[in-house]
Amino acid sequence: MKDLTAQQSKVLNCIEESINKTGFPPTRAEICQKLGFKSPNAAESHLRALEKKNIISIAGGSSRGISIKNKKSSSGGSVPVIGLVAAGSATLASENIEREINVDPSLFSRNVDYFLKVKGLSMIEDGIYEDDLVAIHKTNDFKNGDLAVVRTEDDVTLKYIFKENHKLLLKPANKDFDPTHIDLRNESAEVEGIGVGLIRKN
Amino acid sequence: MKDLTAQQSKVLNCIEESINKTGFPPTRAEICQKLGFKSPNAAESHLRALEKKNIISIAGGSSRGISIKNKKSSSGGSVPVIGLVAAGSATLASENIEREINVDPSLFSRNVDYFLKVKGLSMIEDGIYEDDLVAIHKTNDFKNGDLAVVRTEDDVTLKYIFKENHKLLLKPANKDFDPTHIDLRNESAEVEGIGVGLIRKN
DNA sequence: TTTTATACTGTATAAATATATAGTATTTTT
DNA sequence: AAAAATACTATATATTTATACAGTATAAAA
Repeated sequence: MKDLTAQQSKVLNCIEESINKTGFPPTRAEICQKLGFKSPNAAESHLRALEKKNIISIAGGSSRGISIKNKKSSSGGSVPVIGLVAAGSATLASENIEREINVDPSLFSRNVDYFLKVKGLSMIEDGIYEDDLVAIHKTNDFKNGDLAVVRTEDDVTLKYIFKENHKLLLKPANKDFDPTHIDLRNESAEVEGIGVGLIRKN
Repeated sequence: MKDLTAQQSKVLNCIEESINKTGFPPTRAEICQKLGFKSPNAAESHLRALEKKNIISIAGGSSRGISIKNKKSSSGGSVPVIGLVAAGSATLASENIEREINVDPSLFSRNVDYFLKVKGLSMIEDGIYEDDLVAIHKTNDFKNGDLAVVRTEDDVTLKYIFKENHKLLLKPANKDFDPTHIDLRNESAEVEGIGVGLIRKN
């Protein structure tokens, strides 16, 4: 994220203050008044700059249409949400982070390092649906039957994992999907973490 | 606090939804559009009624100047977990509170007033399992098909709700369970809130 | 029974507001 | 050295929006 200039920070603060104090965002004129500008365009251009830097979004054609993006509200640990996009990706690299959410650490049995946004229906029979956020505890240690985030040579998936000698079985919870068999002598596979919980938004 | 009428609840929900979704309150026209009113004064008078009941405050002379009062705002809201024990119980009465957990208010689309710990398997086909925590937004307003917490004369249940005239249908998501039909002319039933999300611990 | 509250439609308008355009000047980046 | 971003003033205006006024109708409270 690019840095904000001193003036842009002031404008952002002004927006936050307005929302906290009144419950709704300020108008251009109100920003000008608070910061001592004499032209509405002073506020306007700062807002556009903040929008360009992806700090706020501006709803066109509506009054007070300012909203602050990815506003994280203190307290509990902030945990990133990672979208399981397509093959080859999905790490904590910042470009994969969709947002950050605050969770009570005591919510889940183990420490949650990130949330994985589920794509596809491979786990649907066990109540894990598309767009659910699965809480992942980063570890390469697992027990047979654990729900695991596994990185193979060409993919990253969320499946039940079973290991026997040099054979790895990745089992979905959907009879329309076939299990994946991996022979560790020929192919590489790495457990990135195990699922310790789930959050769903309706 | 005085009770809200059905329409007033709808308007209040509409405001909450707008703030959660867009980041700012709705205009009169937007309320009308969402609730199907044809006159801006329909929204206006409901807003004035809500203001009179001290639920919201309206900033005179400013657009979108609606704010919801007593909102336990921002920072890690502590939300109680309620066990759906047996018949007749389940309210926010302290003896029912199992624990409190901190949740990011932005996590769910609507404000979460409490979590309901699920007992039984009646919603299992839609991925709601025993001991899951269903995030409940307190309201008596609902749409057909919403997941609702319904208090009947002798029970409190979590089911899909459908209303047609004086008939209420409470539909589970498990073919081993029968839907409940309630004739509101003979029996009483009250919607306590609707499910807006879910948390599961493995 | 009269008043008050609820629940709207319909019309109108002053005021609030976003937003474009035209400038000027400084700083930063390329 | 040129271009782009920053940081404004100043003016104008179409559109958004709150809000008042005039009705109709029903249900609840005094």
